[in-house]
Amino acid sequence: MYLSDRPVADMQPLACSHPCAGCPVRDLAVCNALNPDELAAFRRSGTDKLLAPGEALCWEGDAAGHVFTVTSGVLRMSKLLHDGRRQVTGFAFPGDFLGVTLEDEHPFTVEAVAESRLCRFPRVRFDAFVEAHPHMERRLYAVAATELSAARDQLVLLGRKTAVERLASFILQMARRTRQHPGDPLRATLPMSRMDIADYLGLRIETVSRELSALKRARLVRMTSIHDLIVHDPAGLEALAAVDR
Amino acid sequence: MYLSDRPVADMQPLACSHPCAGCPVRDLAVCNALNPDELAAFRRSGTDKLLAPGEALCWEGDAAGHVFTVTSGVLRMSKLLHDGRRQVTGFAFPGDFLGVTLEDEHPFTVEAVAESRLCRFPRVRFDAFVEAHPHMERRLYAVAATELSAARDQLVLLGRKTAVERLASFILQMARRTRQHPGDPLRATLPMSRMDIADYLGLRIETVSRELSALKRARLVRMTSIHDLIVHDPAGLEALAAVDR
DNA sequence: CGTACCATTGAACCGTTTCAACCGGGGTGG
DNA sequence: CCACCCCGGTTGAAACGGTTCAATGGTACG
Repeated sequence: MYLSDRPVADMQPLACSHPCAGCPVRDLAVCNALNPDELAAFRRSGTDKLLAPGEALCWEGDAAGHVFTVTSGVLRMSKLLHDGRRQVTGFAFPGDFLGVTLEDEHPFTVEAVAESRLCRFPRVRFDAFVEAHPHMERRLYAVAATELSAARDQLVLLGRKTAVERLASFILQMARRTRQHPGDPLRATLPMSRMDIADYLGLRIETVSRELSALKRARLVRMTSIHDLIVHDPAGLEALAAVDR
Repeated sequence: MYLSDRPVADMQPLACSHPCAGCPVRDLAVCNALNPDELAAFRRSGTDKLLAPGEALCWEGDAAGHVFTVTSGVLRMSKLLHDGRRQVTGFAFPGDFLGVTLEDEHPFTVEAVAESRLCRFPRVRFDAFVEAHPHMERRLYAVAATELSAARDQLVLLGRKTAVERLASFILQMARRTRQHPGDPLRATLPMSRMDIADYLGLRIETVSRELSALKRARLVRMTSIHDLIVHDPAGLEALAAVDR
């Protein structure tokens, strides 16, 4: 689910006193399906939630009493096998919605990668709200369909791509979510640890490190810091990423 | 998406002349969100589609002009990498809906594993119908959420499970979709080829064959034919499948 | 300035793949 | 009618990509 994939918002101006007036992701979030009055009513049922780095929002299997909208930061979603093997199923960025499930349990653990802020809604209130606003339902379906498409791409990555291909794909994916400055070379921010990347790509941390070094050695990318890099050769990286068809 | 996971239908009796009266999957399909009159109106916009084994319904990247409901048979969904590596993203069984996407291109190739029958609807008619029937929208969301949950389980399988674990998980998954006879031992039908299984599990055909032989040798399963097996030790297989948490 | 933690690098190992041979059932044609 | 072939599946042996184990490096923080 990339920023560029999201439908452009049909935003209407909000009065300054409106509780969502200052929301940094108002034009991205599920909420943008609502008009100002609906939004105000909805917002009243939500509360702010701040998470420190590493802090958990919820655990896989917990009662899913709330849904969330990310307003700032980065989070990771993950599932565990009984013996501790972990699969990171995705990362959530500002504007992303957490709560697409029919189950009454959280389908995965959600933890903050960096300090994060969320808008939290009781699920019962949220469901009632969706019930009352059909265009909200449509928006929710759109979120689910977009996530599904991303999940299927990840299936191809995990099932059929080699280590370099996985890493190249990941860097390009992160670049798409990183704010670019016109005229500047392509940049990617990887706010998560190597461990998180490894568990997302179905690799070990050592392999991520090694293949990243290989990309550096091949002058395809250059690290500017541990969490930031420049893509010197986007076309070359794209070729390595082994995109489909 | 398992049979047992699907919400139980709120079925209303249909007149014998109703076009959906004989539909074998009426209680499973997205259509079950509709009342008889709505259903009749909807059905009029759909046509039957019969596929021979191996025949393609659509190709990844094709214009997505239609949506489908499977009424009989089995199909496989798959995505290709440029060099021919294939990932099977799922199998579709009677009652399953094909068409959860926002893109105007088919997100994957769909081919018949065995002779299959589908109910085919022009996407524009379908969308208009959904627009006019909010409970249909909800049903569609439910389908997407269920598929998403299955896809995330498959991410764990592909990212973190070993070959035996993948095969054990797959057999149990197929057993859940196979009609069981009370009192009889657990059975699983694998209607697809070893190649399809391999491409679904992110393995090679030889590995599938070898690990299946290992399960036979360990007396966990017994093949009754190339496409059918008995699970002698469901608990043992479950343990091998390395389910989460 | 020391320590702790994450990341990187190196070397040996191992699970899955690759390559190759073989098996067996179903269909075809001599 | 049966020999042959074709094709999907199985089995074996060697190769390889990624993991595992171990040591080193680097940086943030007390």
